[in-house]
Amino acid sequence: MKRTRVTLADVAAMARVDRAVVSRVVNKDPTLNIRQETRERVLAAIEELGYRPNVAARSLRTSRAHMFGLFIPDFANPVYAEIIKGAEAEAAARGYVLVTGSATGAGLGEYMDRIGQGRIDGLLLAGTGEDADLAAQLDQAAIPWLMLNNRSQGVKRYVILDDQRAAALAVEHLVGLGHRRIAHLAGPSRADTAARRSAGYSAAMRDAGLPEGPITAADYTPAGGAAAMARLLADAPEGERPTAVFVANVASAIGAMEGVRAAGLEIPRDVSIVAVHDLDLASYLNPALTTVRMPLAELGRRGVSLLGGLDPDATVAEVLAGPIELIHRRSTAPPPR
Amino acid sequence: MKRTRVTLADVAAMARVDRAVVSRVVNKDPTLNIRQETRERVLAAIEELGYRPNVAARSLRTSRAHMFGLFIPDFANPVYAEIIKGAEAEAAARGYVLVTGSATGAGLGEYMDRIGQGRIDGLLLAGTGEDADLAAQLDQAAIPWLMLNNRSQGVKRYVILDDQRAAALAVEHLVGLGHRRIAHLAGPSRADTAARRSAGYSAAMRDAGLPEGPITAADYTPAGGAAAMARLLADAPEGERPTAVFVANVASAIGAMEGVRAAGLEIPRDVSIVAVHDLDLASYLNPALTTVRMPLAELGRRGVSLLGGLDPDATVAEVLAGPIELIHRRSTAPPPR
DNA sequence: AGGGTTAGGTCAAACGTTTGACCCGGAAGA
DNA sequence: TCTTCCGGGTCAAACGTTTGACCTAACCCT
Repeated sequence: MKRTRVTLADVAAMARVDRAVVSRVVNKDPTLNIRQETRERVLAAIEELGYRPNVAARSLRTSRAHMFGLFIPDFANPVYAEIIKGAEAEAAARGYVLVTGSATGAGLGEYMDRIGQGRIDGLLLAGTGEDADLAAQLDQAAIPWLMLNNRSQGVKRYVILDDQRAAALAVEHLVGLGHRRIAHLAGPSRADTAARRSAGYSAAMRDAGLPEGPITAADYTPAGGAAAMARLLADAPEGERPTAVFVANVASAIGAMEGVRAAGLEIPRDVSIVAVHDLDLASYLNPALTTVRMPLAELGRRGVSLLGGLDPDATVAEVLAGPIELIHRRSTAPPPR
Repeated sequence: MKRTRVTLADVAAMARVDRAVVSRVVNKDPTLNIRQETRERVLAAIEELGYRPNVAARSLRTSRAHMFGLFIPDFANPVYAEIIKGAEAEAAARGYVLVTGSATGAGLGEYMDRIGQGRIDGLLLAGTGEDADLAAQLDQAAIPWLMLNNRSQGVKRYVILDDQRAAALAVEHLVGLGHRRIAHLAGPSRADTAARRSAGYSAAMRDAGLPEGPITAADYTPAGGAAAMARLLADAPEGERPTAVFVANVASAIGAMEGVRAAGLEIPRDVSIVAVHDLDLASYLNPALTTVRMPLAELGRRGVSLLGGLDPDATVAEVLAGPIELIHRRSTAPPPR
């Protein structure tokens, strides 16, 4: 029943070597010359005492915390769950711990205060960080950071997905089914993803030779989606109601589906719906939702991996290449005649 | 453009005092006697230099990391999102950082290795940790821990919700609507919550003078729920099909609803469904799902708060009192005649 | 005048690692 | 025989805070 922390010194004493040797053994220092027998004595002592390096001391000395931060707007949004998973896996593979914080209740500023100095080696900002002078603050603390799936004006340190192509894929799917009046339920106007998806929508409509249908914005929540869909349907002149809607985000889409039903219409008979981001959940909705799957986990992974070898001053502007795929389910069908 | 880290010594030099003074000012040491004017000089220097305490050095000295860990099975399960929110808020209020890790891809053991020693001051285990000797391992590292909504055999260090009452509430709701054949779609057999909810179901059925309907187990995922519901309906003899199902978890319930539809039945006309745990999402399902709301965020909050002042050897066995409430939506209705 | 108290600080030893510099004995090369 | 080199380690100075102990001048009390 050991209660007192075991330190390098304890291990060194037991193995009858210097602390330095133990340290180098633990860290697998390649410059270390050591007899096999000695190494085994050290390893045995470590095992016997149950030694684990003290992270604080190590960080203090090396000024690396072996920890990355990830800041997201809200844990309840399952889209971020995917990103977290990818980021966590990559961090683990590199021997790092990932600490995920959310904006719920406190801003990034307050969060950074709690994080303090020297606790994390890099910060990933997912879908958040409109704050422009935040960048300055992070730069001053000399901590590398990277925006995920989001760009701030003037800030060149991000990796994003090809939202335009995703939007195009969705629109082309609808066009292929025969739809001509395709509306767009966009994301919140400050969100960069919303802008990119809207741009993709516009381009695809133009390519198809179709006029842009009505466009409404909503935040990325079911409630927002429901309200926006209600507006969209109410505003459409009789006989010109869109036969399909491209929704910028799956969370909105869940609400949007309810909006359609509330208007007394049926999916996909009267209105087809397709949304960006695939979730497990999508196949269990009623009807199952057609989506565009984006490599979200890959985004998290790539973010961590870039952060790993990032110069605090480096510029990163990457569009992550990765499979973007339309998952056809029941919520899209040919338009009514 | 400062690049070099600002330390106590820099602040002390600028304010022309000893580092000790700065330290005590930063930490608001009440035993410190200091002239108002000096204090202001120190604060000004801190502000001017943008000083932030180095967490590693501080932890090393005080052996407190000001960080709590929370370990969950999976970020994708929105039930945990609620718990995380509560825990994070409480941690923030106490000036702590919360680091949340998931079991996806790596077990708790590997996670603890990455965490190392001295990085966290306490660990919350939510819905995970069947591992009995894990407790021993944590105890040896002298780090306080607590199970959330989960009990391991023989382990007396947990806070749980009143799942029995939640189950009873659900069953009573169904009975009140006139149902007599009420089935139970339980959780996975190793999960403690599953056992508690099943017990609640049994007790409530007994109290109502009803025979227990068929019972099937499923894990807490939509896919599992769908499969289990299919079994449940297929196994029921003609004419004795249950008219209502109490589902142990909302994630399973989402799949279960699909299972009902797949069998060619309609909710709630043919089968009523009620599940434990409320989510935003529930009101947007089709039909909207009747649920029992549990104080999940409160559970997270309470967990952190207990962890805060916990003796590593203390025993904790608490059933969190908090509002448990039936949210009646469209998925439950009187049985067919 | 001498002792005690207080306000307002200063001093320095930890905390547990890491890491460049150094050391020593023996073998090999000149 | 002398130098060099190498294997196999040892030494000790940081890293940035915290905190108990200590110091000094000024003031008060008797």
